[in-house]
Amino acid sequence: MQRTSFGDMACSIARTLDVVGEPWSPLVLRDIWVGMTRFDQLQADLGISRKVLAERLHHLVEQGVLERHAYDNRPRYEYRLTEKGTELVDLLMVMVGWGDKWLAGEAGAPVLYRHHACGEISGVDLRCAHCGQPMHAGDVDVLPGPGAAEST
Amino acid sequence: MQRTSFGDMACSIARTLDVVGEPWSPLVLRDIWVGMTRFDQLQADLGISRKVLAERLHHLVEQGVLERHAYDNRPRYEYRLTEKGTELVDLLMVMVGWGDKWLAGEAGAPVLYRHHACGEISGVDLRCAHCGQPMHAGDVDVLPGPGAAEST
DNA sequence: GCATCAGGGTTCCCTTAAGGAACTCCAGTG
DNA sequence: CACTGGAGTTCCTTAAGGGAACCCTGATGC
Repeated sequence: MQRTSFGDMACSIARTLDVVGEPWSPLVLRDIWVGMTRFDQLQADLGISRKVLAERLHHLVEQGVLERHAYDNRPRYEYRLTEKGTELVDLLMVMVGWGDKWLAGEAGAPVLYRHHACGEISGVDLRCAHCGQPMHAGDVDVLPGPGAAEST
Repeated sequence: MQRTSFGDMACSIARTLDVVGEPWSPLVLRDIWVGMTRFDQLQADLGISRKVLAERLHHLVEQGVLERHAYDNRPRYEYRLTEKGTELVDLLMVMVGWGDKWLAGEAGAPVLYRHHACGEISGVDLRCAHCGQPMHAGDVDVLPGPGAAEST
């Protein structure tokens, strides 16, 4: 299928997709986040092909999103989120928010999140890191940054 | 390649991936968001195959994320974000934040965002929709919700 | 001391999706 | 009346996902 690599584009979205944009990768992260850290667990829970799972785990480890740890004298390993990977979970939480709102239908959200700070069932909201006001699609101007294109 | 459909899983991440998880889809949304709304523009900017672009646009329109509008008497069309699609841009902004932090390297962010409310160059930050405090991977408990699995 | 087991992967073949170039269709315009 | 430009289709090739079977390794059972 000779898929185009997005990593070379001068775009943080494309680069992020290069790390976790492949099919299954976000779901693998989700499972590891909620404590399903082992190969067979992941395979059984997701129903992913073992071949593809092995590829994804390799790639995610290579990208520094996961770490592979032995947990036994036998050759047994579990996968853990690195700091880089943990911050990717933000992305998952936003996906959950959107999916809950637009795709969950009658049945409602499959999963709920209780926020430690306030103890309430809640979801994420995007705020400006500078002023704390809401920050969504229409609230920003897009400007070229220091790492902007010039690609030939 | 008979890809597994994620849409049936009781997981908002999987369902969201079913809508915008295919290769190129987030980049198509990004381009449309910043004003590249026409087929040939998208094709030229992304370097995507026309065939795949046509497929993606169709799918995104079908999912209610984009709308196809005639902009001429001739058969000319442009694509626009619906409300559903506009809210997906939140996801893109979070991807940008992560990519800027972890993947941009020396050169720095390719693109900057100026927040209308405060006029500053800034990025998004995830907050609890209820109490307004930061809400990240470690700040929540995950609980089964009303639409939880029971799949068979 | 040999067979079994379980976790964690490979290997193999098949099918299908992505790439890419060429082709089509359609309404103006020169 | 040919040409142009936008917006797709068609067709072929190649590589990636699915899936089942196989392998390796260090316990554990008998």
